[in-house]
Amino acid sequence: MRDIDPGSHPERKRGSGVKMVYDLLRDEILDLKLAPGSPIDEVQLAERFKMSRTPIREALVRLAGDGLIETLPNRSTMVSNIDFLNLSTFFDALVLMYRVTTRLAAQNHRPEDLPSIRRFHEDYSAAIEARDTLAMIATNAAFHAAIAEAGRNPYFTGLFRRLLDEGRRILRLYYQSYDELFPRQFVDEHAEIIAAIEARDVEEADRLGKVHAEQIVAQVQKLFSRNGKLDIAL
Amino acid sequence: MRDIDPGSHPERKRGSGVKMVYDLLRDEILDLKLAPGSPIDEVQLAERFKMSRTPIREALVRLAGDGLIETLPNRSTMVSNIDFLNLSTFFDALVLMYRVTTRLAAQNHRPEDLPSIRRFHEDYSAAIEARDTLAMIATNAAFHAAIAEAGRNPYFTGLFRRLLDEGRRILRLYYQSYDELFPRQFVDEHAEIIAAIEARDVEEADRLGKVHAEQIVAQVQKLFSRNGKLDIAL
DNA sequence: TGTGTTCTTTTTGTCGACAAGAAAAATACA
DNA sequence: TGTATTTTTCTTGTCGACAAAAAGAACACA
Repeated sequence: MRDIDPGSHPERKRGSGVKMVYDLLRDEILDLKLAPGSPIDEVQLAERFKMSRTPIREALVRLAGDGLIETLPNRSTMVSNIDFLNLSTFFDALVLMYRVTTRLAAQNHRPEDLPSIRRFHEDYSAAIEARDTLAMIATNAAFHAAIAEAGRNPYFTGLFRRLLDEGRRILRLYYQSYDELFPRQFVDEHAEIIAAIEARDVEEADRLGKVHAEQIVAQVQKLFSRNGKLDIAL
Repeated sequence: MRDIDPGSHPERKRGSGVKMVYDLLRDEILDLKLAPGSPIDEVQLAERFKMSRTPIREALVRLAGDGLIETLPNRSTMVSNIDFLNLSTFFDALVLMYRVTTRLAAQNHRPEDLPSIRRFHEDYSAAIEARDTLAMIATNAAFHAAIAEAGRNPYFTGLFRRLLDEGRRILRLYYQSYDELFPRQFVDEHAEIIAAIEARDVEEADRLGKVHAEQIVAQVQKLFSRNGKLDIAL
């Protein structure tokens, strides 16, 4: 026989709390719902999620490991700033990882990888139709992350995910002022990339990845030059 | 006026505990003093370091973020295994990062970067003279990490450090059975690399980085084929 | 008014204790 | 003896409370 205690309301499984807090804060940071530099209060989060500070703290430690928040010892913890001064290093890494992951996907993908890649491709297309900026950014990142997974090199995938994350924040920043920036052209390029991967045309995949990446970088840099004030704004 | 409580013995500054545990465990894992797959007990560590489980736990979360340990929910946590089946993905990433970081160092280094690079170069040379295996592995990694720093791309540096860490474990494994493996030749190659960086010869640095990396990979792979049993041994 | 010092407040870091889960041990039963 | 079930044990995940740092407020004094 088993006694049931109706008094206590855990309401959630033991260990799911950390992941929930981590995922939610992560999304809020990447969607700029939490502005770079804004403070993070443990007690406040504990109240919000109705749990003690311990699991909150663990989620924060993990976010710090991802570089999404920064902790000053004994003092406040805050959302990491976007480093506008070193954007070129970010672009360098991004372009290389676009190339490498697309190339490896053409080389190493398995048939079962393609459906999920295609699905994100369609999601991205739908987001553009719907003019849903946040969805566009997120599905674009998911599309390329799926390609990277098909490449089956966890080291590259790890770095690439991190770069795509940072890219989400940067793109979100510019989309606030400019609309219709991701042209439909990107949808076609995505289709070309899928075709090259499926055909296992490694060199073509590499080339397309490079072109695609450089086009995105050029877009963002163009916006940069249009209103150079932005790097001071945040 | 201030009362002094002679009873409590903190014996260490507030917040230094986590870093100490993290650094120590990290070194023990990378030097294979903690074997891959061996269990990690929080309570045991708490006793060993004379602190509560909370800071121990934080250090473990960070190590898990680095991929050095793995945690099964509600169950044990253990030192990450070395993935011998996917060594080729590791080598792919390692070679590319050797190339990229050396190339960027030739491009972006500042005069003040060279002294520390040279120092690690000498340390490495001294470690070979002294036949100190652990020191050879560690200083070699430090040498290339310093070059990567001079390249000034934190994204590449981050991935490269992770790869060099993993490399420390793999090399340590082979050095247990084979001596005099890192030939003196590597010292000369390091010197060539330094020269190319200092001359800002980007293409040459790239080429040397690639050759150097592929030589190391070939060495390890040769050992692999000699005694193919090792991948089952651990 | 300006400056240096002491108190107060706020937030983090650490602790000991307890409860939930899962494996291991013990037990019941055929 | 072999298998299913209960009990025990052991480890982790979570909690509430307290202590240490650092910032800010209040105060003294020139």
